[in-house]
Amino acid sequence: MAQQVPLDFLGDLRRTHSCGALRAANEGQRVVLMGWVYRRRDLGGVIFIHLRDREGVTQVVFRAECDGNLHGKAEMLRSEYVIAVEGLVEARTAENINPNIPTGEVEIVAEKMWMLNTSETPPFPMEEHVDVNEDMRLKYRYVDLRRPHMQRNVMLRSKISLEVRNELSSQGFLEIETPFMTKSTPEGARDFLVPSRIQPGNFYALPQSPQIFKQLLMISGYDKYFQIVRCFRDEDLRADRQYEFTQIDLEMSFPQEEQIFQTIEPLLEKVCAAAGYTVKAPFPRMTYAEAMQGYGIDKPDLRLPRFWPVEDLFPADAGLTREGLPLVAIHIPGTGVLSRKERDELKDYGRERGLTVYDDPKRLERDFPGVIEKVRERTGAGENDLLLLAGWRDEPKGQRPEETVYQACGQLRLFAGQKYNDRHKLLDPKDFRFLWVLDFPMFEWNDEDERWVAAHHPFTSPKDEDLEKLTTNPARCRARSYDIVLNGVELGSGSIRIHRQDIQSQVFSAVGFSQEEAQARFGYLLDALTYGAPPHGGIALGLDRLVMILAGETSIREVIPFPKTAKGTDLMSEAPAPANERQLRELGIQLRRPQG
RNA sequence: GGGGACGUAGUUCAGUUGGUUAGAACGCCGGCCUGUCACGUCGGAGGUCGCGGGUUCGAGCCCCGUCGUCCCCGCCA
Repeated sequence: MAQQVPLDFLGDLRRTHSCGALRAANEGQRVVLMGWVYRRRDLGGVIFIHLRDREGVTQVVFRAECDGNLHGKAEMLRSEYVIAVEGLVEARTAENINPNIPTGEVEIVAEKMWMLNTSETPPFPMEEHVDVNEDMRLKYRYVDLRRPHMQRNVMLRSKISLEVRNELSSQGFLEIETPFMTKSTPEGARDFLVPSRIQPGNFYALPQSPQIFKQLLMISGYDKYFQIVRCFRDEDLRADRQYEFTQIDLEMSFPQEEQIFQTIEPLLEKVCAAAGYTVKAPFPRMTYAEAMQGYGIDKPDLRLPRFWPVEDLFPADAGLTREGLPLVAIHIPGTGVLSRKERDELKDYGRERGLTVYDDPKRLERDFPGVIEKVRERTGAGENDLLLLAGWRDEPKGQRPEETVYQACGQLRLFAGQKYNDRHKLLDPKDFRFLWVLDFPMFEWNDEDERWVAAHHPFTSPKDEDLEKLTTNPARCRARSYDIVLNGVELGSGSIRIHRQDIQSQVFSAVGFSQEEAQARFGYLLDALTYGAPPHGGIALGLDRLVMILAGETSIREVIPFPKTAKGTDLMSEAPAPANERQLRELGIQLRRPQG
């Protein structure tokens, strides 16, 4: 228990400044500060405390010689006590200036102090330099959020949201809300369901995104909509995935892709500027096919160089890869000479993914004289760089077999890049490399269900010239979709939508919905498309991921005030929790007991 | 659903081949200290070694199970 300390009332006392505001220019002013006791240094006759609020830290000094009663009261102060202090701003002498804090030129000589509240000893240190296990931080999140590190992240998030609203509003976008209690959509992620009390047995679903509603808003004539909106997906959690996450969602009428890019690029310029970084539009662009052929992934990290197909440089019968499949040269700069063990690790990693990895260019040079020189020329790999060749070992796999090879090579490239990042600083987190990826395929093959599923979502328009491939060759049908990628992270995803009912029906049927099914699931959208739906399209950016990267974090939990654990638990409130019998009865729900 | 890492004082960690009374730092409590700013100094308290079972003369350490946190795969239209 905290010691018994007589508390004071706040009354009509007001702050004059924040704890981060005072400078030498304020010398001599009478001020009132309020905040938390960050650190206390009791030197006997004089007590220093650092008083903290979200704006910063200011030193307050209590001198016994000036006021014995006040000094005695200050002796009771402990970490995280909440106090108000009135006193005079005094300039510190040159040797006493603290260069580590912005208010370090001054201190407050306390004349009055109000003890507003005590605090238990915090469950973990408030200091920034101390790492604490995440479960402790989440259990006492209200304390963790008080630490300067989290306060910076939360404030940065607010700043970025404000910047988004300002920029989009100034571009003529309207902020419009859409419902959270809506209808379950098939495909996509698992929905969170909300039972209806008035209609037992019926359920609302929380939106995985406001997709259909924003399309309906376009049909309703609200050109240029945006929303900073919570989305819900019941899938397993990760460092960059939570059940609830926030999208910067927008949609416009009559756009070409170009207009979406021209909306987002200045937005991201402004957002980065708000975080203190300069990025320059236009961002580079590449097609999905180029991304796969150069990086083996649809979200290339441009901080590492691309890989290159090089099978054409070798004799046709070289046998380094399966016939008809690519041989890939992977180049990681500046790694220097790797040990036997390190190279074996790379080979093993590739082998587990179906690749045969050739890690020794000299040996290949012996078997195929002159070829490595050409490979180095194509890749730009120097003598001090890592150069790996990778071919496919097994039977060709998948509907787009060359893609399977590129994907494995892409994983190997990232594995190697990240592995040597620490040593060689290949991946600077403050080197922001935005990228547009265009022309995704319309469909991906789902092995489990043995059918095509929409790669983006089933409202994405096929490219005009690929329209007939919807039925004839779905594997090669391209979509008018685009992703914005930042340093290997998918930041956002969008598309030009289908605005014609006939095409929408074709797409539903391509992903295996019967007419009746499509009507039951999306009848209202199909109907709406018949009432004058304009061409429209948009995009949604993951706000959590954006803030995460700009804050230099590697988990979105660091930029979400109250996140859940990997098992979906809130360690503070202990949600989820059982519903009581009365709640269940009202909802008409009977629990199915686990077997046994 | 699968793989991996971790769990010891309030916190962060160490703990040898299985062997005496489980340690350190920070924090906390008390004393001293009038210029500190991660104050200093002297002293003190603080442990269900996540939980349950097993092996053993003996378990923080070995085995089985279980719970929790983190990372990855699957999953994420």
